[in-house]
Amino acid sequence: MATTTNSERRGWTQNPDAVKRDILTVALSEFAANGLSGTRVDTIASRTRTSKRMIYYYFGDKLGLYTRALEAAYLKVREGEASLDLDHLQPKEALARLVAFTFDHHRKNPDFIRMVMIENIHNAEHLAASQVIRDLNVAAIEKLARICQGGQDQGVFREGLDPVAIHWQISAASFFNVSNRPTFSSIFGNELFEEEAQRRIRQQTVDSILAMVAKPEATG
Amino acid sequence: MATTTNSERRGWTQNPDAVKRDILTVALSEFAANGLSGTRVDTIASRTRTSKRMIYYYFGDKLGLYTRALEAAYLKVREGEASLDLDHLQPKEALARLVAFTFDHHRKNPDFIRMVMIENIHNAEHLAASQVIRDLNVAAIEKLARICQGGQDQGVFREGLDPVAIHWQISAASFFNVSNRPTFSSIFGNELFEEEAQRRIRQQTVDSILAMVAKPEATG
DNA sequence: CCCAAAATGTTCTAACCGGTACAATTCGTC
DNA sequence: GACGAATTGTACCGGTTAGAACATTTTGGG
Repeated sequence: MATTTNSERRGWTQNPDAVKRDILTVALSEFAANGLSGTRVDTIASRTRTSKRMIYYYFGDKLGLYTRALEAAYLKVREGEASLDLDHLQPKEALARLVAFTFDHHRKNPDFIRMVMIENIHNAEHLAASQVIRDLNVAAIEKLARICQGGQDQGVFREGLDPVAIHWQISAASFFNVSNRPTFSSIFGNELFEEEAQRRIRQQTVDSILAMVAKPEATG
Repeated sequence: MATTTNSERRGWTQNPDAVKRDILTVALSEFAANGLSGTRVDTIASRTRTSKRMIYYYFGDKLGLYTRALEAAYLKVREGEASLDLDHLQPKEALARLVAFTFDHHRKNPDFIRMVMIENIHNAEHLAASQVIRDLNVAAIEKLARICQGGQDQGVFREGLDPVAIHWQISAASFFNVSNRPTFSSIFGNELFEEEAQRRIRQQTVDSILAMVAKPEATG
């Protein structure tokens, strides 16, 4: 071994944050792809610039890493949602935009969808432990609640709307569209998931939600 | 039960069909509960009246058993659907019944839902291999297609309806309602999943579908 | 009654996999 | 520049798990 100047060293460079981020990124992708029990810690480690040792050093155990990856998925997706500003729009337009955005956003974040699917398989027991995630989702509902309130104040939405129920409807369509694509297209073909059909479905979803919140007598 | 002449025997009674059924029932419940990689063959065996040996004897390997369990889940659920007779009803009433039935039926078959979720996590690669399942689902669509055709013939449904797209809408609501209950209720509470709220959601789903297929000008 | 094939019991194993022990290096700080 | 704490490298282990080997019993047919 030659005398080391700079580039060739016997040691290494410490960089805790980068290491954590590296691990978390790989972990998210692996867990999303293979599920909790389907994922191998060794596989995560090998895709990392660091080693298995560091996974256990920073995240304790496999479950700890999974939980943090789940949080990371939520954080990333909610971050994207924050970019949507609806406050200057009229209620109907705001709601339409929100629905269309959610539909598209879910499509663009399949890893997030898969993590939620996996959590549901596990009865949401790890999500339940995360206060971070609860806060993020409550924030999402508040945006919807403001729109509903605005629409009711202006008399264009019917009374007694339940923001959570509306969120349920929006999520059902947007989520299912991504989560069940494999089985659905395997059985019925891929047509429904090509661009034009997806636009139609999205529009249909928007229309359904708008019809749901509209005042019974007001058609316009 | 087979006739047992002697209760104390050195040997045993052969019963291939019962053994297969026993294994398959337990396997379905285990796979639905724990996923493909989360399920232990030994656990299945222990819940069975037979042994691990027989699992491999009849089903080859873990994947073979899983695939058969998946088929069994589809068969069971489609069997339940067959009990629904809509041919004597008017199109709108028939469609309303079909939607409400699907909604309830999914709720009553969480194991089936979970198997489909698991399949989707695995990108439907095992389902793709099963011709049985494809046939079953195509049959389900035909029922819906008949209703659509009837409604169009009578002029109460609009033209150009796509039965697969309608099936998508029905499934999205009915499926999501079961599949995402854990995460959803963990975040927003359990209210939406109590009986009365569920009735409301079901009605809302029925109404949405009916509105979707209705002729634009015809309100009645 | 006998025999081959089907069905079942019992025992074992090789690979895998989450996690750890132990050692070495780096870094902040005094 | 030394020292303790934080970080990283390397090698290993013990339990688990899918599956196989080998032995035995049952069953149906001639």
